Amino acid sequence: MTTSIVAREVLVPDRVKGCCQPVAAPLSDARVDELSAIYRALGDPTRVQIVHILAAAAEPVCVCDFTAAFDLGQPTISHHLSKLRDAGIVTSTKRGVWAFYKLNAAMTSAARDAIQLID
Amino acid sequence: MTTSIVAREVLVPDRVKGCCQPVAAPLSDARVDELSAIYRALGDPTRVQIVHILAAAAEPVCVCDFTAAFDLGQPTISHHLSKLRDAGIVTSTKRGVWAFYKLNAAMTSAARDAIQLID
DNA sequence: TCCTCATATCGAAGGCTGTCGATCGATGTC
DNA sequence: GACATCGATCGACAGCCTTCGATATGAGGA
Repeated sequence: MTTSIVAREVLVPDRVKGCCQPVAAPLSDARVDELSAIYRALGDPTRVQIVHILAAAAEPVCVCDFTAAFDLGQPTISHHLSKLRDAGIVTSTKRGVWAFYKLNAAMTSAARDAIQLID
Repeated sequence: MTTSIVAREVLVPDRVKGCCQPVAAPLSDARVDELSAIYRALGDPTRVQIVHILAAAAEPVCVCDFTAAFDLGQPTISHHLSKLRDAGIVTSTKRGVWAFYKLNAAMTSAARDAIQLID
């Protein structure tokens, strides 16, 4: 998962071979992992659609609405929701037998920016 | 790849079971596929780092700089670059023996927005 | 012409992902 | 207390993804 960049002196080889340029300092492993994890969580059509529905909803959405909206089995919907929850993009609460999901109000700013393309 | 949403009358079941809410109309399959493809292209730490380097570079970057910067084999770097190229995020040109990559000036606005989190 | 070097492509191995059917735990209803 | 329902979890399977070593391609130099 981490990126394992080699040491700085190799990174900027001072045009040793006539073609190479200095290159920007890499992002920190933590930042790169944070960003790629957010992108990966959104890299599935069903999850993009789920985020779209949640972004448009005034209130938390019941899981049963998702299972009705998609042509997928209930365990698959549950799987996608838990991926989004693991990525910190949504949160869930239980009311009686039902589980309701909404966008995480405490989302990282990176996640908030990332989902803003989804109208 | 496409999302296969069921018909609208199932999508808005009018609180049949006492828990369900109307839900936003789904995004079009084309839009969902476009967005999830962009996210998927960025859902890997190495590719995030590559985009970061390209975003910071004043000029196109030689492939040899990437193979020097990452602790990965040359075919693997080539693979990541071609994924970014397939997603329309980067373009490549050859000068002599070397290949140079830069951010695609004609990127879709969705792609441009998506990579803007990568400082 | 032959060799070297940079890059792309191929084929394979291993791990991760999306999907399903079956099951389980919890909650509400009769 | 028995039963039904919702949602999470488990186990399995197929497909994709990342990575590698080996090889092909193609340009420059001796």
